[in-house]
Amino acid sequence: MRETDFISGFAKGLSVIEAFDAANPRLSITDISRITGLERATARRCLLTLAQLGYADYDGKFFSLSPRILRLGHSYLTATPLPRLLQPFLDQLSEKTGESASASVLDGNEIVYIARASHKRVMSINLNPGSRLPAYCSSMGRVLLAAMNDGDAKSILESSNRKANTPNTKTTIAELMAELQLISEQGYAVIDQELEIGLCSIAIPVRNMRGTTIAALNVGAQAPRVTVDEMVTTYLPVMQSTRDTLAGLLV
Amino acid sequence: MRETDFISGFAKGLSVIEAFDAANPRLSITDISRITGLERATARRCLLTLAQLGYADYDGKFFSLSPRILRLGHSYLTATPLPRLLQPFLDQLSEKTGESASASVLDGNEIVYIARASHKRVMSINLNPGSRLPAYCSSMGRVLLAAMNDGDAKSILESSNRKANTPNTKTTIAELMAELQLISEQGYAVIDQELEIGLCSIAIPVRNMRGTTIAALNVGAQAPRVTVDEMVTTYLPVMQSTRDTLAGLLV
DNA sequence: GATTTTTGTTCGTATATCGCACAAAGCGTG
DNA sequence: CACGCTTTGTGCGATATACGAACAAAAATC
Repeated sequence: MRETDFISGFAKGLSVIEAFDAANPRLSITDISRITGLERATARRCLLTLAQLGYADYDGKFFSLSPRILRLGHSYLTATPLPRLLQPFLDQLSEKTGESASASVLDGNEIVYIARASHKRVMSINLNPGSRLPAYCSSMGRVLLAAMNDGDAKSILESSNRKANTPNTKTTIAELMAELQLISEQGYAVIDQELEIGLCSIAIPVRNMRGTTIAALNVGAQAPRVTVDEMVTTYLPVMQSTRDTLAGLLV
Repeated sequence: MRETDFISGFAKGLSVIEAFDAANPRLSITDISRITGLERATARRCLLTLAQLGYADYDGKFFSLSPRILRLGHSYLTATPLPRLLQPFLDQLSEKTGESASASVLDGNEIVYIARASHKRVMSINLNPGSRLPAYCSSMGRVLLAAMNDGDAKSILESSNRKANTPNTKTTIAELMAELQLISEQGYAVIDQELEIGLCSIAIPVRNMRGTTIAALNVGAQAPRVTVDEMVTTYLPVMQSTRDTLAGLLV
């Protein structure tokens, strides 16, 4: 690819969109400039462009994203066959287990939820397609990492901010690599309150016909109500049968 | 705003992202050029930029969006206080009514779901934050249109592709404007299988402290199981009480 | 209320992007 | 395998954009 095949104005604009988050819902031109590292003049031009296109609102002082931004993410969810294919299976799975069922893929060192059937809220945070969690401490993240070669998995773990969310959280590379090895052998991952106290989950890989892992699916449950052993004995078989039904549909 | 305050490269890039949808999950350079109306060379540069940034995958022939795209839409959901504020109330509402509860805002002639507590699937399509429905034939859309002045509402209706999804669907401007008037007077909107056979829903406006309607919230139910009258007598009071609890939290 | 600091806007210029035209590479078809 | 036909890649002049600094306008501080 040549130098001129990259539109830096586009890249800068995208970084401006990503500058908005929970901590910074309303941003001034200077704020954006600080966060993105763009010149104030450039940041302003990006923001005015977003506002003009209806992707952002501007009250003369602060910019905020408008719901039209959701079109962009939604393009992915509707354009990608996998989320739409998985959804009905997750609905079934959630029904059979009485718990929330989700599917996700990897993006960098995070997992991204691409489909979900939520049964009842068990987590403090609300999860939706598009939501992200660190891969190192989530059941689906571990399944997806375990499917990679050791070198790649290790470098993702190293690039992660491996903080101990709970006393249970595994944080060292050694612990995590051993865990990935185990997951790879047994074919599933179990998280026992490593992300949040009270939250357990179990995940398995979803493979296409060539055997490549293309996603993970999981079931989450409340810790005091369900033990890790119960998850393996009761949920795992249902999940595996769901996956087997799926398997034929995947390219 | 001056001419030079608009970055056309950015705008073009965004239109490229939106070119992907369910019918076109994988697109070549020429496809994109056709859909967006951009020059092939420009379309190519946009796509290569997306690929280079990790927002798209490229197999040498076709481009497809990558899950990283979801970051963009998610920026809105996490950065905007309203969705996060509404979510727990929708959870409660869904629990109390035993049905799915949602909140949405208007974007052009569509409503955009910004939060949702789904109970069990009643619709053929799966709804999530970011999902869109035409405003003219959805309960929340009608509530949001009824909150606008007549001229604006009318022009949105006129710009809509008002197709009859079912025999019940109101499609003429006259019918719809009369319906908006009624909704405005009674303070709620009821849809009886106008979007999909078997689907009923009821919606009310959510207003901020200045009295401006900033969103709509609704409860959906299955038609044979629940009648329109039952929705008004049983769900409406619960919804109104949810909204009243909310009201104090809205700026 | 003056001064300092911060923020927003404008402007000329260096530079990167655009769109066109052309070249190259696939892709079926006969 | 040569032939159109379609799609993709590239070079170049014209044009639009980004940069940095300077200027203007608010806030903030004293």
